[in-house]
Amino acid sequence: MLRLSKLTDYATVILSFMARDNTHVHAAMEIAAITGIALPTVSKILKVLVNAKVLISTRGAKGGYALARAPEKITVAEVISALEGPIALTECSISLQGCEQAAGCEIRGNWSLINQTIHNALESVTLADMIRPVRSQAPAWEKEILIPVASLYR
Amino acid sequence: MLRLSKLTDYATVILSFMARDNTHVHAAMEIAAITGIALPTVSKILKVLVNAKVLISTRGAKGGYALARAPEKITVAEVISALEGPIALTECSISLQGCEQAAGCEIRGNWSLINQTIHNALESVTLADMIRPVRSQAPAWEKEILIPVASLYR
DNA sequence: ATTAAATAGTACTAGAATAGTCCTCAATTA
DNA sequence: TAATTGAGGACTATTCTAGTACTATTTAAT
Ligand code: FES
Ligand code: FES
Repeated sequence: MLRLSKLTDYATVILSFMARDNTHVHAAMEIAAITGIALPTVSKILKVLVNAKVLISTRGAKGGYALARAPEKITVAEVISALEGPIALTECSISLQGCEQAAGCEIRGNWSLINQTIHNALESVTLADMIRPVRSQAPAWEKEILIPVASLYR
Repeated sequence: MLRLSKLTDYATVILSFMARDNTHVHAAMEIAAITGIALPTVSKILKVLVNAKVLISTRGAKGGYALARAPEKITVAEVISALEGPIALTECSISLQGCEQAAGCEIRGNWSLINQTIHNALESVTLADMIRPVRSQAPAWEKEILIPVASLYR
């Protein structure tokens, strides 16, 4: 299904809330209450995001979490790879170990191109974009999207 | 990790072999032998691909599998969704059931844009592209990729 | 100093999804 | 009719994910 994990989905919900109210730190409990996600789960996600340098934490009473950078500087790609590891469609994109085909595999390079493309797409969207309301009926949507990988071949 | 399942990876390996030798039908056993994937697994994948109308099968002695269309007409997106179901990063892209946030969720629409972008990327690559050798040092690669989603906002 | 509030880190459990195998039935060819 | 090959489904084992719990550490307020 090529899907993100639930935790990643939660993370974007949490982060967009934080991006909207970026004036003070938020305690894990507060975030849990507002988003409706269970506290231990919220807590887990926040810790991961701190490690990934997406958030900054302050310990102790009155402590909490805040965005490490402006929402414009935090990309969706970062968030995803924080929670799920590197963005790599196939095993071989990460390491060639474990791929029996590796030796004579012609298609590996092509996967990595596709991978790049998706990565670029995800990197071009920031938290600031995510909290913006979607334009209804994006005009000429179909035409705005350049067919990306194929152009390298044709 | 935003990764494809192993079975999908196998499927592309199998299909690219079949695309390279598209002159006659291939029995499951033959494919297993050549690709090195275990027969029952190959068999399972082939059946799924037949159901998805990517392959056509012939039963009986001298039977086997063949591409349903020319390699140029089979997209990577098709193959992926055959094996993993619809391409949808988040649950909400498929059904809104099961998403607690649905009511006041601002970010849903944005995910679906991102999703579209990825889908388009995958649809633009065909089997024929996959079996072509990668151009070494794709020229001006960085510039060829249009920043896709963000352009809708900015 | 003491206490309370908050995160850090890690370990664990239960459940779900994936990968892989096997068996029986149907169709085609020789 | 016998041999070959796919169709379809059931089943198992393993891995991954989601969620929870517990202890230690840090800071602020009293
Ligand atoms: S290198 Fe892994 S499938 Fe080709
Ligand atoms: S609708 Fe599901 S996260 Fe917004």
